[in-house]
Amino acid sequence: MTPASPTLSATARLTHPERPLWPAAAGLAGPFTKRDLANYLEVVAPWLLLHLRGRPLVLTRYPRGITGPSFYQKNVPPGAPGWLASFPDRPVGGRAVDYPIVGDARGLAWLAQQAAIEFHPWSARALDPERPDRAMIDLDPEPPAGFADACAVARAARQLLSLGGLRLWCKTSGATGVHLCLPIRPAWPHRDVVAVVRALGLRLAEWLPGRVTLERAVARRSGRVYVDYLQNRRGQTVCAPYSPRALPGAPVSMPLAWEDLGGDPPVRWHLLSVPERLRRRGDAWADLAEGGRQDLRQVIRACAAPLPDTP
DNA sequence: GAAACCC
DNA sequence: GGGTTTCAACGCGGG
DNA sequence: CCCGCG
Ligand SMILES: [Mn+2]
Ligand SMILES: [Mn+2]
Repeated sequence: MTPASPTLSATARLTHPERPLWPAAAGLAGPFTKRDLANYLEVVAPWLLLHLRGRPLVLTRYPRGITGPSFYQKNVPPGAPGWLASFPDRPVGGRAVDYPIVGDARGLAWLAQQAAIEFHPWSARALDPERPDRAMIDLDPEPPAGFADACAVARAARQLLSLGGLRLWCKTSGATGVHLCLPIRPAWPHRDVVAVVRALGLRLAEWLPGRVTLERAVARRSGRVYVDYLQNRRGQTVCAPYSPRALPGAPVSMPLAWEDLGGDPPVRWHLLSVPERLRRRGDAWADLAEGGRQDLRQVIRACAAPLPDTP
């Protein structure tokens, strides 16, 4: 047998392409196979890679599909291709980790082969790892609060931050929550971002009494929307824009224009529908880079401003 | 999914 | 050779 | 101090 052609990069091979990663689920899109995942990643690559490139990456992998065993992966696994970039992190007093960094379509193909389903990039770049260039505001509704409540809190956050002249971008988490992105000048350490997002959460709780909580303990959240400000700590992450989720129906964390947030349930955005939407309407976060590099301190100003009428 | 580990 | 294990883990809020 | 949490 002749050896594989070196022009067909061995790393692009996809084994078990028909393996169902998302089994059929009643009333939802799918089933979706490993090949579906690879195809999806190939199509959304130009937009997804914008948020992976240069950032340490944490993966969640499901080699036998979302109903099978799973694991997080921080380190570049042994046997990974030599061209894969990485970020060696040796935090003082912590265990050393060598995070993968995916920056091109060939990296995405490798992720599909690895059955890596969820992509969790750092909010800081590897070249400036101590200073995040975005604050992520993770809104987790605690039942009976749901997606609509998270959207309402998201819009309130947008209005509040506008008092400081700040622009905010939104996406579905893919589950029932919402993720907000505040691009900032990378000038403050992670702990400052935590403190500022906490202050924002406290102000939201003031503005929307009984609808917002900062309580860590689930039992004490009592049907409110949890502002998970601690997700901004060093090494903590939320899933990337356009990352698939390991949930029935293969939902995707979907960036949306503010006018569209809440117009559809989160499962509306999945492995098949997102590429079509991107082709027709483009990327709702296309202007994030140009609106970026905002001043984190303006959040404090916004929170000190008089509260508008309750939205 | 793939390697390291163990008998 | 083949079955099994590993693949993150800590800082912190709050009682 | 211990537990829960992500
Ligand atoms: Mn969330
Ligand atoms: Mn969360």
